[in-house]
Amino acid sequence: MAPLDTRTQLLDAAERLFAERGFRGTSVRAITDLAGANLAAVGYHFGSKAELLSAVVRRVIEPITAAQLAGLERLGSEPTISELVEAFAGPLFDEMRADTSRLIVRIFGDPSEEMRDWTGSAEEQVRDRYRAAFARALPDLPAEELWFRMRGILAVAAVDRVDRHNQPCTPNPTEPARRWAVTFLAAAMSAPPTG
Amino acid sequence: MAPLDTRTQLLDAAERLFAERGFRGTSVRAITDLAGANLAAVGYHFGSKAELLSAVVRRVIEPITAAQLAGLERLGSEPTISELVEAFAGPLFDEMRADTSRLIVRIFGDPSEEMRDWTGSAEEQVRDRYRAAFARALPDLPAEELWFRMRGILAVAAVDRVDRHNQPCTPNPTEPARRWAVTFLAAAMSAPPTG
DNA sequence: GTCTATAGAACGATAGAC
DNA sequence: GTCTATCGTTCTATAGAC
Repeated sequence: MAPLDTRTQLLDAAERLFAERGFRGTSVRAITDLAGANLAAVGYHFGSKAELLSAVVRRVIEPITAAQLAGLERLGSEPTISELVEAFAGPLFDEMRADTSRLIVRIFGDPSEEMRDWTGSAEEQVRDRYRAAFARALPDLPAEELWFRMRGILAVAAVDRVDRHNQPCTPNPTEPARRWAVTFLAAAMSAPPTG
Repeated sequence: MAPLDTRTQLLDAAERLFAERGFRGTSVRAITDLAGANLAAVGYHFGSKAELLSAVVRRVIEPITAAQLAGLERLGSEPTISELVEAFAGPLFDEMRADTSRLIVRIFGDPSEEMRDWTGSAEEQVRDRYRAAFARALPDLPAEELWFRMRGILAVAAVDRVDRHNQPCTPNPTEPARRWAVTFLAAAMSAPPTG
């Protein structure tokens, strides 16, 4: 029962509060209180509130991109659309608690400096590799429309987990939403080009 | 060139700033400055900053739900999936500037009191009527999965308009995204049940 | 590493003159 | 309806003792 180190407690508290109340709606005091730490601890461990946010986002995104990359490498050389959707969207359900998806949606909708400061080059690379794989599987689809559709995958996976209940933190029960999403998105990706 | 009344100027300024910077990230001072009004004008015309937000959201949502309802009533008694998608998702493109969709995404992701205070019973009714119409067109789809898919429509329509460029306020050029969305979503809605 | 104390700035709201 | 002036609160960041 040894308590986690202060740094981790701060990350946990901040992840939860940033998701629930947003960055500007969360005070450093609320974070340190929930973490059982002192007000000055954020400054000591992270430098500023904004850098704490960056650390939180990186910690959330990292396992997702890692799982997406591993899933892509596990596929054969000519994967089906459904397999690609499963490998790309699945980790958004498996590696992210439902309450954390709120944080992702908030980042989506926020163009401000602090929310974009976590320099995610890793998930840009993953996205580009999936884009290339989808392009091979859908040779007739123009690049722009493909890009639209990939952003549709992210939108459905992120937003559809947010509202169901307002508070609970169930990690991953059987999660029918995950299977519904794959059905929904595989059909959507397989549609013929709009032309 | 008569200037609009202060109330409207405040609504315009608040709509833009709430979308760009969020509710908590926008000060009353920033709104009144942009509107060319006095700091006290928000209190006089709306009572408080939170009630100004409610008025902004109602003004954004109203034409969307009205167009969705009109579109539904224009359809025959046995519409196709594609027609239903067009009627439901189309107004999200036609009646909403791309920069305003940011505000919708922020509301999606924010469970706080102020962001839910605009008592939207009108768009709940519209949603329920579309849900019934989709249920008739998709008799084998369980109600829960149908609900998941309808939230998918909202997710794609709202999120997919946010990121393309960061700033511009182009109202509606030819907007290929609208047609891509209907293709994408009609295929997704038509998928057989996950079972 | 952890704490107290506080500086310094910004905020929402409102009273009251015009 | 519009304005000025200001109250009381809350915020982040940090200096400095332990």
